[in-house]
Amino acid sequence: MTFRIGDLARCTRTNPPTIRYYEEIGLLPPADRRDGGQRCYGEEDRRRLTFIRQCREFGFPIDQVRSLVALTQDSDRSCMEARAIAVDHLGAVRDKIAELRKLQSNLADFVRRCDAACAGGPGPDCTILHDMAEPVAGASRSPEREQRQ
Amino acid sequence: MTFRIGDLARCTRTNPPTIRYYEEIGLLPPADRRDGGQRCYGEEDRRRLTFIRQCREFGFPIDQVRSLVALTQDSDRSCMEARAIAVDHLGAVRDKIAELRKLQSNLADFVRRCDAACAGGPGPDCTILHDMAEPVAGASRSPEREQRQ
DNA sequence: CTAGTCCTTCAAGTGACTTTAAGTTCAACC
DNA sequence: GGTTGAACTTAAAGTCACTTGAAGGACTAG
Repeated sequence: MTFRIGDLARCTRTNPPTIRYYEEIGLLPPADRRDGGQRCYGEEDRRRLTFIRQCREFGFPIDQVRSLVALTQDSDRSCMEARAIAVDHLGAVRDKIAELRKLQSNLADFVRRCDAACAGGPGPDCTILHDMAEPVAGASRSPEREQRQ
Repeated sequence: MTFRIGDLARCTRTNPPTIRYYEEIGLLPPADRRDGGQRCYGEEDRRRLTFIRQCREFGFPIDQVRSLVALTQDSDRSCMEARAIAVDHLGAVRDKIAELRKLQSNLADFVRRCDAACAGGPGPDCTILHDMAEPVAGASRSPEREQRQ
């Protein structure tokens, strides 16, 4: 009928401390307690936490999850507002992917240059790490002045 | 000749507190001080911090940056070991990209379903948020415990 | 000398939890 | 009834890589 925090954790793929944390920050309502003081949960709690975990797997930050949870309480307004939050987040995800792709190619380039410089064995001629200590264009310490040692 | 923390911050695109933080955790050596106690830096510091920032922009965590900085001190071993660290990190970046792509398509799907359900205006029939509170396959609360990551 | 900017240290805050410590409750077995 | 041992309780601290804030000292231009 009702179940304990460990059961709820298992069926929502959460950990008990996370559930207590969600309660602490008000993402979950204060749980009912048994005689001994242990938390007990029901179907409604399971549904709510499942929803929250889905949102988190979507990468929504806690504050946006809070908004989304609030929207589930108000079915008239929910769909379009949830859509807006999702579209917003989708943009952020796309940006992050673009950023990581650039990073990926920079790293691959680094590895290629290592291969070219050292050709399969350690070589004291490798200057790649050295190059990385050179200043990047656009950073200077006094306005309109650029100096190189 | 020598410059102050704000100058160093500008020419490495860092903030002064970040530089002090790096010093505190030992990523930068203790800075020289002027008579009044203010930190002052030279070319070697600029080079080292530039290198560190490049590593950070590559997404290396501080601990790996520490290793990479150490490698720059030992040019015989540096290239292949740095390569190994980079290859390792490259794998992590690729994994992250794959994960985000899946997320992207899930979010796009959510938005599409919103559009299909509500057709341009708010509708009380929207059940998408509701669906997200349904349990996912593979999660149960009974003692059929399975491997957790 | 004064105003304003930069610097100093130390402490706390951020996000989203995880980990640890020390103690309590529960369910099962004998 | 007694004894395990797992699961629970709270509170506090740790994680990562910084950022922000408070309170005060140093430096520079006019």
